[in-house]
Amino acid sequence: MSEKLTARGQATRDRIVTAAAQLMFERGVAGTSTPDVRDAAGVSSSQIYHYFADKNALTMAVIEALSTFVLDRQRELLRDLTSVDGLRDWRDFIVRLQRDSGCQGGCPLGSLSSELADHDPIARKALADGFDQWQLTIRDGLRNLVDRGVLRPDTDPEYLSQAFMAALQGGLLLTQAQHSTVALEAGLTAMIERVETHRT
Amino acid sequence: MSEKLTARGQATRDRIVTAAAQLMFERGVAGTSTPDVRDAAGVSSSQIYHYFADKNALTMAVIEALSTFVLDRQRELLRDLTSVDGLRDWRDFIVRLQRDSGCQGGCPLGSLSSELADHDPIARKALADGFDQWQLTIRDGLRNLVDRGVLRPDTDPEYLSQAFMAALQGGLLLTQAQHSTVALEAGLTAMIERVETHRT
DNA sequence: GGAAAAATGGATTTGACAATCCAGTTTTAC
DNA sequence: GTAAAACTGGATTGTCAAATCCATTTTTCC
Repeated sequence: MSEKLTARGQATRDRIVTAAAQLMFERGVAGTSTPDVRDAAGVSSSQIYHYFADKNALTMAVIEALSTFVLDRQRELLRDLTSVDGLRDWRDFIVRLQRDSGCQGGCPLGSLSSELADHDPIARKALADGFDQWQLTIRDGLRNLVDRGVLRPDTDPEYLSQAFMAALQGGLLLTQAQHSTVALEAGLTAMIERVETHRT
Repeated sequence: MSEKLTARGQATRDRIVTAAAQLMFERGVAGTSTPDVRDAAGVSSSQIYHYFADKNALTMAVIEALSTFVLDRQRELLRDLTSVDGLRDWRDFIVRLQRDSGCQGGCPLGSLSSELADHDPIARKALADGFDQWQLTIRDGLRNLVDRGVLRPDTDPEYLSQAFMAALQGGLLLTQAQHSTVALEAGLTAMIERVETHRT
């Protein structure tokens, strides 16, 4: 973990994590073998075990990478939210992303969660942290709307953001299972309508 | 598939499916080996391959079994819905179920979906069918409320039931990841409040 | 009651996977 | 420039899983 890394070493490590993240997202952790990662990253077996203690450690690095990847793409849309229409833009962005990927994959964090949560406590914690950050981003977006007077002061951003997360994750899961964004759109739209009952 | 089954054969087959369903729900499909199933069901290796062509066929039987298991427990609560409070009872039932299981496991269909949807088209279809049935059950419950005059005629049960499914599945996923039913309760409660905007 | 079909037990084969080893090369830092 | 540390390549080992085989027992049904 704390050994020195040369520029080349860092690059190799990054290539491994990137390849592993891609594969684990597509096929799941169990469905991704270290030989798969080795080939995809263009490294040799020993490289993987030079940079990571075992497959578990690699998986944790992948969770880390996927968490920041997912959040970075949304923070801009949710920060500086100035109207309820901003929520609709965010919804449309997510729906488009799913359509563009052929309704496959679902949510990187969601997929790994249902695979790892029950039997890997450390991974579960890391994934829960990812979800927390996501929910806080939504909450702050809603708070923004309250501060700006778009929503009434009796609005509960904490509660509503939790509800948004549920609709979002479920929508993504169902998109993957049904090859259709109907449930995702319905879930997010209904939540937005729920928020609108607090409009000034 | 269509060979004759004696009473004993049927019982053995059932034992295999039940054991496999339990294990696959707990550890995922990839995390469940046929030796695991063999031991849990108390049969020999050849039995499994006597009743199922391969692990894939067994997995399909498990999906079937889990689908009916999940739906049977909810149909009573959603059929004969006479008030919005009935939806709250349904929500409380689901939340209690999750709490009783220590917030583990999530939804059997949801777990299998995120694992299988992307690389097993046949399993994906079977799981999508399970979700469809579930959604239709909710839709019919809402229709019931419209027919009884509890909800206004402009209510769209199809749309709202899709949204319910999203909140439900996401809530179950997050329960598993966060070891807390907060998001599940928030998602379902917000949806119920959304439905209440259609009250007469 | 006896032949055919169904069911069972367990050993066995084949392949893939996680992880290790060791020998060689490149980079760093003094 | 040279020694130590970092990095790389690929062969190798031990384990476990999916699936098959074959020999034996039990049930069915006429």
